[in-house]
Amino acid sequence: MSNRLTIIEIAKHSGVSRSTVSRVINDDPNVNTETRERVRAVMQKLNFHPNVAARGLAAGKTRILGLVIPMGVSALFSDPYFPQLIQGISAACNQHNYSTMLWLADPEYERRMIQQIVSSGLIEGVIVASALNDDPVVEALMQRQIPFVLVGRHPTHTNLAYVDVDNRVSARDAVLYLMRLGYQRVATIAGPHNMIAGVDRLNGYKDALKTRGIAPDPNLIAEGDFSEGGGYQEMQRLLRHAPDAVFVASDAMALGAMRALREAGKRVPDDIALVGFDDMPFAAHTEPPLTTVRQPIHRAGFVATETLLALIAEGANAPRRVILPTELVIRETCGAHRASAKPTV
Amino acid sequence: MSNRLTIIEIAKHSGVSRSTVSRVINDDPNVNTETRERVRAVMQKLNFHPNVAARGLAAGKTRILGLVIPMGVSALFSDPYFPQLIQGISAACNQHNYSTMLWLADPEYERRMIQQIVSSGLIEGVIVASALNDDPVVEALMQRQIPFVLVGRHPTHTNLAYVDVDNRVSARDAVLYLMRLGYQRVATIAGPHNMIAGVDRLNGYKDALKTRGIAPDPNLIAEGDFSEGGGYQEMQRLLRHAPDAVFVASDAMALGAMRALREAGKRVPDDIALVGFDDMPFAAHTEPPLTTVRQPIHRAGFVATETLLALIAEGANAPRRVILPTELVIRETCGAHRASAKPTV
DNA sequence: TCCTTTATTGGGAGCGTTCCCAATTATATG
DNA sequence: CATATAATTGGGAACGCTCCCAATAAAGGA
Repeated sequence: MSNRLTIIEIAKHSGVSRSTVSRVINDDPNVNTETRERVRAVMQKLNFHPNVAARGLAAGKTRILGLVIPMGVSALFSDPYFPQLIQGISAACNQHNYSTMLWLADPEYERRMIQQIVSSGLIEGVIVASALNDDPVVEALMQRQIPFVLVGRHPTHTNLAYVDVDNRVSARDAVLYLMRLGYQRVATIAGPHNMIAGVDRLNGYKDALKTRGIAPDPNLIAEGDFSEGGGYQEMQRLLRHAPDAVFVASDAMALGAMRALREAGKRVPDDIALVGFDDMPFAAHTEPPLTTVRQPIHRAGFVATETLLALIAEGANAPRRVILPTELVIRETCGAHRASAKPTV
Repeated sequence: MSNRLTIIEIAKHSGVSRSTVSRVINDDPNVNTETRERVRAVMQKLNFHPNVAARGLAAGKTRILGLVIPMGVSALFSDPYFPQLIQGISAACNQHNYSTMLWLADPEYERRMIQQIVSSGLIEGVIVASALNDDPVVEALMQRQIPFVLVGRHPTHTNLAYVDVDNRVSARDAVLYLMRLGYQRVATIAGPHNMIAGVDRLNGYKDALKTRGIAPDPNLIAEGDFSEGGGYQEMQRLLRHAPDAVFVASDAMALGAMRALREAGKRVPDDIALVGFDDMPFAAHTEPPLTTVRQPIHRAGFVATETLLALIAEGANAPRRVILPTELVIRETCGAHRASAKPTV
C-alpha cells in the first residue's frame, strides 16, 4: 500500500529511463541485451512487480478474466462439477499468466454484478458457466461486446463462442447401450428444462427411443434439477411406472435415485439398471459402482479459457466452438456384467 | 473497450465538473441534493460505471479481495468444502459490493502467483483457505503487510487473523460421545499432519482418551489425507487391529471408510461405528446416514470476509479471531439408535 | 570521410479517477 | 448592510504505467 516500488525506482537503480524498464517488462525486443539483463536483475533484487491497475489504465490490458457462475444453479455448486471446472480454468490461467475473477451470480445482485463485470474495465473477457437458457448475463455481455465464451452451448444464440460436449449424442448412445443390454422400459430422469444440457440429454434419450421405434412414454420421463434430492424424488415417482432401467442425466441425481431404490427395496442393477452422466469422482465408489457418461469437465474449463484468450487476441476470427468427446464408463449399475444381462445386439 | 464512457462525459451531460461527479459517485455529502440527483440520473441513463483500474490507481481502493486456495490440498477441491466456503465468501462480498479474485495455488506457479497477488496493487486483502502449515503464501503476505485472514488457524503465527472452529474440542467431544455409547476400542483416521485441522482433530481424539485414562494405541491411529481414497486405504489398515468404532476426521474419508468396511463385509454401525467431521451434504444420504460433526463452512467464509473487511477498514485494532461453533449431528453410523447400543453414562 | 540506416534510448502525453486547495455562492450573524 | 461562515463547486496534480515520436549512438555503404 504505502510507498510502493514503481517503475521509476527501477529506472533509477538501473541507470535507464522509465521507458526502457517498461520495455523490459513487456518483452519488447528493442532493448539491448545487456541493458535488459541489468534491469531484470534490479527488478528481481528489489522484488518489483508492476502495478496492475496502472497497466490496466494505460494499456487496457489487465490479464484478468472473469468467471460467472449463475447462482440459479446454486444447488449444483455442492457437487464437484464446478470445482473441476474451476480447476481447469485456473490451470489454463496459470499457464498463460492470467488471473481469474469469480462471480457467483446471486440472483438478487445479478444485475448490479453484471454491470460491474462488464463496465469495470478490469476484465478482458468472461467465461460463463452453465448459463440458464434466458440468462441476462449473456445478453449484457453481448450488448457490451465483451469477449466471452460459454461452457455449454446457448439455446438460441447459436453463434456465440462455447465449449461443450455433445450431450444429445452422448445421451442417445447411453440409452441405446441400455437397450442393447435388453432393457425394455428405459426411463429417464432429465435435467431441468431451463438448462440446455438438461434438454439436450433429454432429446438424446428420445432420439434413442425413436431409433428403436418406441414412442416416448411421459410416465417414464421425469424432470429433476441435477441435484441428489431431485434424483431421489423423481426416482420415487418413476417407480410407480415400473421401469427396468433409468438413464439419469447427472451423477448427483443418480446418487439420489440409488437412495430411493435402496429405500424401496429395489436392487441395482437386478431390479432396475442405472446409467448416470458426468463421471464424478464419487461415481466409482457408489454401491454398486455407477455406469456413467464421462465428460471432461476439467478439460472443458481449460479449453474454454484458451478459447477466450484466442478470442481476446484474435477477435472474431478465432475458433469459436469446441465439442469435447465423452466416453461411456461401464461399471456395475447398468448390469452389463451380470449373468442375467441379455444383450440383444 | 473502445471509447468508454468517462466521468467527464457525465460531467458534461449534467452540467457540472468532473469533481462533482466524482463526489456523487463516492457519496460525498458535500453535494447539493439537487445536483446529486441530476448527476445520478445522467449516470443511470447513460449506464455509466466508473473504471475500476482508474479508481484503483488514483485512490488505492479497488473493492477486490483475493482468495487463495493452496493446491497442495487439490484433492480436497473435489469435495464440497471449498464450494461452500466460496459461496459464503461470495455472499459476503456481494453484500459489501466487493468482488473476489480466485487463485488456486498450483505449487509450480505458487511463488509467481504470490508475487502477483501481493504486488499487483489490485487487491485490498486476501483470504487464505486451508493453508498448509508452512505455507509460503502466509509468509509472503506477512512480509508485504497485506491485510489477510486465514480460514483455519495458523500453527505457529498465533496472532494472525483467522476464523476457525474449535477442531480440538469438537473432536474430543465426538470421541467422548462414542465412548459413552460403550465403544471400547475407538480408533481414528486423522487428517494430514501438515494441516492444522488435521492435527487439532487428532489432538482432540487424544484428549478424549486421556480423559478416560486410556493410553493412545498407535495401531488405532491412522493418518489420511482428507480424501475418500485416503479414508478407504486407512480403514483397511485399521481393520487389522479390530476397532469397534472410528472417529474419522472428514466426511470424505468417512465415505471411503464405509466403502472399505462394505468390502470387508463389516456392518456399520453393528460391527464398527463411525463418526465423521464436516457434515457435508452427502452425509445425510449415505447408507446408513453418517453421524458427524457439523461445521458451518458457508458461515466461515462469510465471517472470514467480514473480518477481512474490518481489518482493511480499521487496521490492526479490528477483531482478529473468530471461533465458530460446531454441532454433533447424530444419525446412524454411531449406533446411537440401535438396541445394542449401551450408553454407559 | 560523410551520409544513410539501424539499434537503442529518453521523455512527453495520456489512460480515468481521486484528492486537495482555491474560488464562488449562499447563508447567517452582528 | 457589511462581514464572517458554511455550503457548493471547479480545476490542477498525481496515481504508475504504456505509447508514440524524437533523439542519440552505432554501424554500414559509397
